[in-house]
Amino acid sequence: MESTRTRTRRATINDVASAAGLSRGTVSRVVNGERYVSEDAKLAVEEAILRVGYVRNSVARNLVRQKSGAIGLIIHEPHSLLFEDPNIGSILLGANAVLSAADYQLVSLIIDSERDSRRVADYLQGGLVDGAVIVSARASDPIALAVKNLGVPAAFVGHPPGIPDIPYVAIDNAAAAEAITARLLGTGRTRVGMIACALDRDSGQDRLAGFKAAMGDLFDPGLVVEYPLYTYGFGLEGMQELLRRRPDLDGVFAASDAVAAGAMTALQESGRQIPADVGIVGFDDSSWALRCRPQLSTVRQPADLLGKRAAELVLAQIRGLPSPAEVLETSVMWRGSA
Amino acid sequence: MESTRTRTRRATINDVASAAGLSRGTVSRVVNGERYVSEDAKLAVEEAILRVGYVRNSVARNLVRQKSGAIGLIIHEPHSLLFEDPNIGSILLGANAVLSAADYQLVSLIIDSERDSRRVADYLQGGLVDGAVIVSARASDPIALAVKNLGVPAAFVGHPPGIPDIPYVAIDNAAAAEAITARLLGTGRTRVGMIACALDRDSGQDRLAGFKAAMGDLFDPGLVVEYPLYTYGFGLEGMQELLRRRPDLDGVFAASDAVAAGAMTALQESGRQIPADVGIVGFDDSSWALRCRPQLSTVRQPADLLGKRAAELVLAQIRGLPSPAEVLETSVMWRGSA
DNA sequence: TTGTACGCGTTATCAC
DNA sequence: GTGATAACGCGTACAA
Repeated sequence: MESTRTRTRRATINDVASAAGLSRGTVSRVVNGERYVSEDAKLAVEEAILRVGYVRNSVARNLVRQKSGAIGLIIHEPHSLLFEDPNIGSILLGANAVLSAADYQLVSLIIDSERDSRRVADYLQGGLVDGAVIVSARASDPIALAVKNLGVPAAFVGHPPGIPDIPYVAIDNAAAAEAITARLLGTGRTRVGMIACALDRDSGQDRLAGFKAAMGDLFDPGLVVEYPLYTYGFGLEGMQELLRRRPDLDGVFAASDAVAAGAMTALQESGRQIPADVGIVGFDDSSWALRCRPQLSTVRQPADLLGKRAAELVLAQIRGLPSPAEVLETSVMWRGSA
Repeated sequence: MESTRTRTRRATINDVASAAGLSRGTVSRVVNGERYVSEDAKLAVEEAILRVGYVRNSVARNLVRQKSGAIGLIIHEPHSLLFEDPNIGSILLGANAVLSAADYQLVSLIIDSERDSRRVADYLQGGLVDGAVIVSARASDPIALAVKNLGVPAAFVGHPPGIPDIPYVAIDNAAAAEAITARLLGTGRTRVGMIACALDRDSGQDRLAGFKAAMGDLFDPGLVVEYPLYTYGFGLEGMQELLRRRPDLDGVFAASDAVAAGAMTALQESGRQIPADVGIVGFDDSSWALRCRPQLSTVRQPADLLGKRAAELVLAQIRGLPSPAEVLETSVMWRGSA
């Protein structure tokens, strides 16, 4: 019955050592693949490891090494990010790719409540990760401030307004919005509106600003409708509202592809032809763009690069290298919708 | 210059103790909110904590407590899961909600390469998590086996074929597919095909099986096209192929809503009316379903519940309770597409 | 090349 | 109520 008493205890290095008739030090060396171990010792240890079923305790290892080999990725506002943002998947995979290559483990943490927020902050502070990338922090995000005050190496995807001196990687939403609006105007439209979304985020603000800049004298505040989220539903609703205000509208800039898709549905249900009657452009070049009929003219943003560069920024800080903020290039994808 | 020498060292409990003129034990007690601490001591400790800037080292804490308070969620095949599966977001949030309520930290781990696979396995084995939920393991998944052999409390979302005695939570894909196909047949269709996908997964296999069962004598193997992924693109392609094979087709079961959306595009481009000429049904009741014109009749599956129950299954194991496999109910959402 | 001993920062169990 | 002290499992100088 004694054997059952110890059935749950995990084997430690000590167990391996005595099973192999060697010392802990030697076992540790072969486990970590270090030099200065005789072939005999190595074989004996490996055999003993198998025999006692040893697996390394990373917690103890991390404690003594004073590092975890993990990088946290914080998903804030998970509802809009997970359900409406077409980029999050690419960001995750991009970050994972560079971290994996550097032998770091990416761990994604969701903040979906105040409780989550505290727990995640503890997680980051507790030494469980060596750094963090924060996705989609909005203005004066409490987690953003926490991370900054804590001194954990971190980088933001997107530029959180109001938090100075924080490394980030972003695109120039304003410039991109201005570029595609200008292109739309270039097709001869004069009465163009915008379906603006997420004005509490830098992306939303900047896209609107870019639109204004491109419109110049043509800008009419009455032709801008505002919604909280980048969704298909708000695109549909926004377009209907715009048509109500200005039936002879001949162009529209939707703040995202999903929004544009909703707007196209509204346009088509109202009997209008795209792009003959009204031209429409979006933002993201997500999978929505190719599904529309006609296909959507939009702004392409390098989502996977956002993740990659953010991860690189964190690694740079860990290594004591400079980690300057970075603005990635976007490009206009011109297709049939305008 | 001495002050700069120590600038990076974190404050420990010892630092707090000496700053407060008390012992480590007392400091530990107030940090953990235990009883048997005098009001004076509590105040002194709290002041000292602020003064020296102490934050708890969770790694050391986890080592002595022999648990981490974290549950891993493994995202396998991240490309199809993050880009094509409408359910992953709900699963994540569902799992996070129940774990958060139980004061556990959900950490999501992506496996996107052989290297990732090994690193994640180490992560799970190393004591960094107390349990794991695995999403979308396919047949004889190496990670699935690893988890099982390792003895970490775990639960699967979806039923991995070929791995016995593993707790899982799933839906009955076959029964649901049979139900909605039967409903489609009930509208008087006789020449109905299927766009089947992901036959290397249990979901793909079972949906096809359910379709067959419902069709009975009407089943024609020539009216089933097969594709690797549940995507819009394959839906488009599959529908075109089906129409080529059988121009007078009057019904189709698409293996997912995204597939159905693609198929509807193909149908409409071919000049056919939905549902007059051909009726179509999908699977998932994802956001696709309401975006289609007409709206899609489909199978609703409780994605958030999948995440919740899986998390509960893991917690049950940690607490030594039974964790029986569970099959969740689905329902048919009947709308305008058939 | 191998073994020894100490330290990583906490918590838990004792006496006091 | 409080303060020593022994774990927790591992890495690593240092000695041998």
